[in-house]
Amino acid sequence: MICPDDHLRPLVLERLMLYHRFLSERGGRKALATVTSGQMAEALDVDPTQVRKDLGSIGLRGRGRVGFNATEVVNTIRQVLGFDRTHLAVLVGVGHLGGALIAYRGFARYGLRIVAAFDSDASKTGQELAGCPIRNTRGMTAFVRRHQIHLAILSTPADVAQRVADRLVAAGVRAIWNFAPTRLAVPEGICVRDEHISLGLSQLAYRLSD
Amino acid sequence: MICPDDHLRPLVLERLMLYHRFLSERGGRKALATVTSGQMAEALDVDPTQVRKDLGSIGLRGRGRVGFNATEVVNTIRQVLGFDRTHLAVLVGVGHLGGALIAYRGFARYGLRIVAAFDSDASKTGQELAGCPIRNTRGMTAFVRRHQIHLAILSTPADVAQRVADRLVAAGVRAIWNFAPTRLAVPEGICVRDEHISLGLSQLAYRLSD
DNA sequence: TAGATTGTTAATCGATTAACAATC
DNA sequence: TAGATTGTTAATCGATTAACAATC
Repeated sequence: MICPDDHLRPLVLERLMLYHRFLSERGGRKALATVTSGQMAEALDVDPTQVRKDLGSIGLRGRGRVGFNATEVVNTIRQVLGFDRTHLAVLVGVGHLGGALIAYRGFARYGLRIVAAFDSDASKTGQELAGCPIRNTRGMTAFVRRHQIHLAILSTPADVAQRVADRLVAAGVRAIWNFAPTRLAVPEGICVRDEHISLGLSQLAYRLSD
Repeated sequence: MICPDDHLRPLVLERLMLYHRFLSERGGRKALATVTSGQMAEALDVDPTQVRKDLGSIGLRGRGRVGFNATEVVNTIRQVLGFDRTHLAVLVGVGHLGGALIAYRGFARYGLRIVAAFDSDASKTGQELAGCPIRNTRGMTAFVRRHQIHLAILSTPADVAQRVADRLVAAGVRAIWNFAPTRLAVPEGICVRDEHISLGLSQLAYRLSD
């Protein structure tokens, strides 16, 4: 068993992802065999103690005066976060943002595979986008059930997001990646991650208005 | 002067934005003249005390047994966050995501106006996207300087993001909305907001892998 | 008035950082 | 060995929540 702790906190998970990215995508730099918490900390603007704690929480041990085995760190994080598995997903709402998410090739390395997209606009359905078929929303529930999809990406307008989420959950979806600018009410046990892009503007506009 | 506190923390700013959205976009619901901290708290899954503290921190006072004046709350948040001003911005990197950001009409209500987009791909430059001209990156620095642009949206590939950011800062940009999956090094005083969409996957994949 | 709601102070909780002996 | 780096415990910091008198 890889994961000694029962439950890793969201902030820890995000930092693990940053460590993973830093170690696996070191463009230009030499791919070193070992890496110290200090090196990771400086590159990612995190406290070195934090790095050691995070790695320790998933069972990784470093060596004094040497540091951590870089490939071991990458592989363990991959396993703990579940990137070594394939996560089948559907996407609902093929607007500009939905299309961008479908076309983005970077998700594949995390095991995410969008197998179908759904939209209520008949002029879009029947086509393909980056190899992903766009279907009519009518068939969504049946598709999700038949293929046992557990993850849905929601990029619909805000006013229909809740209704779509309800149908997805009823069809067996257990996690929703929500790009619609609204809060979703879901049953206990369903995982929702909000990606409310506009929130970023609060900081930027505030800082620019000084 | 509207803002009594010198400095509002990022988490407070995000919640203020949620309150603002809730009160200004209440689709279906009656637009009530007053709203209580309890109503906002329940709708947004925040503690009622938190709501009162946040509103109090920007000078808003409620009335016992009544609550807060809804339009006063909306207007004050708009002013404090700077949504009543126009923020001119450039966008760099017109890929799928960049295009989606240009086309998204929801930013206008926060005062954001993308006046030009830049890309190094000659097949894209010269065109328009949703009324926004796409120009060659060569002219970026001059454009930013000439129009005194203070905000830049970065949606380039990760490997060129730092170079682009350096040029933008040199040209006078003071805030960067970074959608490139990489950390940017910027001088003191420059505000960077990272919108690393992939980070959301850490939570979703982890939860699906139980 | 009675009682729902506020504003504020105190307590709790969790996350971050500092200190330092143990390790290689 | 000497000293850089680790793992862990303690201290600090900030954010959230609870308690409650004041208000309308």
